Amino acid sequence: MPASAKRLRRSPEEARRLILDTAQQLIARSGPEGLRLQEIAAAAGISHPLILHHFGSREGLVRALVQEAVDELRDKLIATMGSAESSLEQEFEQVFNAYRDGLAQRLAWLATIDPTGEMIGPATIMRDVADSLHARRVAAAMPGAAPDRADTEMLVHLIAVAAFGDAIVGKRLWRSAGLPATGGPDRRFRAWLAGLIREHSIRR
Amino acid sequence: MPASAKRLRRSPEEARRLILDTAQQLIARSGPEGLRLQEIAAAAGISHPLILHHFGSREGLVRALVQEAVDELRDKLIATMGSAESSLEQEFEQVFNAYRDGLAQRLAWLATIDPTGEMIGPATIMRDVADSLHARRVAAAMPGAAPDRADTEMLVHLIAVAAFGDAIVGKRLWRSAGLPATGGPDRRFRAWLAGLIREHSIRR
DNA sequence: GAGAATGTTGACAATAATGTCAATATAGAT
DNA sequence: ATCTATATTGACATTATTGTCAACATTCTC
Repeated sequence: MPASAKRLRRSPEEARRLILDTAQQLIARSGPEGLRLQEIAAAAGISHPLILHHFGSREGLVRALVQEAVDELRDKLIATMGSAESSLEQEFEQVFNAYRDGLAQRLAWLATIDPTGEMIGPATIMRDVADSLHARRVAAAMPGAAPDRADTEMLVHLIAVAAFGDAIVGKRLWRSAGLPATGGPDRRFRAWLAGLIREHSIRR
Repeated sequence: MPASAKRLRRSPEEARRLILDTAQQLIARSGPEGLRLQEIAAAAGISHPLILHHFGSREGLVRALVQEAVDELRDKLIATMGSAESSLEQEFEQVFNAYRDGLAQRLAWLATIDPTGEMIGPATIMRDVADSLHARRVAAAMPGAAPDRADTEMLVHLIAVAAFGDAIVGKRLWRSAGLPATGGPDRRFRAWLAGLIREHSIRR
């Protein structure tokens, strides 16, 4: 009967990673209602007290998930918007892709369980991103026609909120517009937005 | 002891309204984790079986809430984007304001509990909105320089996703940029975006 | 190989959540 | 005023979920 009688003993880091990964998949798939210790344990092939052992409580697990989502978002935004060599279209693809695989779902979940935003620490995500992007814009601008900092901040904000909103409700909206949810409109939208911003950058 | 011995007997419509309103407030305040029949009942001053009586099950209540959020979004978008007489800035304020008072929270919650979007029926929200906006743009355009339909669709999509994303993560992002969450940047952002779109409309 | 440290689990406790049901109360009709 | 329909509720059943704990197993050290 004991087909796998051997019980697996992981390092604490491995165990935490396994639990977090499994929980993230569940959140992305079935939403916060699917975040039960038993379900996570079943999906991860472990027993549910193990989660309590590594995270103390369900609350502790949630905190870890939130922290991870925030860190992931910051890293991806900085990595894409900060890299100096790439076209606007390429960057857009990267930013929008960053929300794939459930990150946007997890952020939406974060937003619902923490409407006031008090769970996330005093991160400086957008300032870091705006810093690096602004440096690029100044370097690329014609001499004497440097874009002002506020404009860059607005730009960063637009890209961030548009990409986020698109990741969550985009497919639904395309469908409700009578268009296919993927393949056509979503890609054309990114190209269109890139064009819009390029026009703006050239103009000023 | 029976201070209010009289028990209140509402019409089914009133009862459903009371329950839905209370549930919406709870969702906006404490997220989907706060959506328990007992809590709703306590907040509404009724007993929890009454909710089951009017909605059949918790699932039925959730469905009603989702439907209501979708309808509300459609109505508000059409009401604002469709009205012919108003400046772009005014419209923006209205669209962004439409997400206030918890509608965005409820939509985010919807997105998390229903990632695939199968709970909402085959609504044609965005097509209706794009229709009315496109008619306005054509009417306002110079003769011979009519904007094409695809451009209007992209525009509608941008406004919808940006306003949605801004409603959910906007405050957080401004804070993480080292700026005050309300009052300054958020209003300036809407004005900036209106300007961006105006440039675009004039250009083509 | 013996032993320590600790990752891991099954069984159990306590609580809470949804759902059922018979009984009660209230508004409207006759 | 009586009757009817049904909105409403208290008590209960059922199930599920978080959390506790002692016992077990595995890896590492000596």
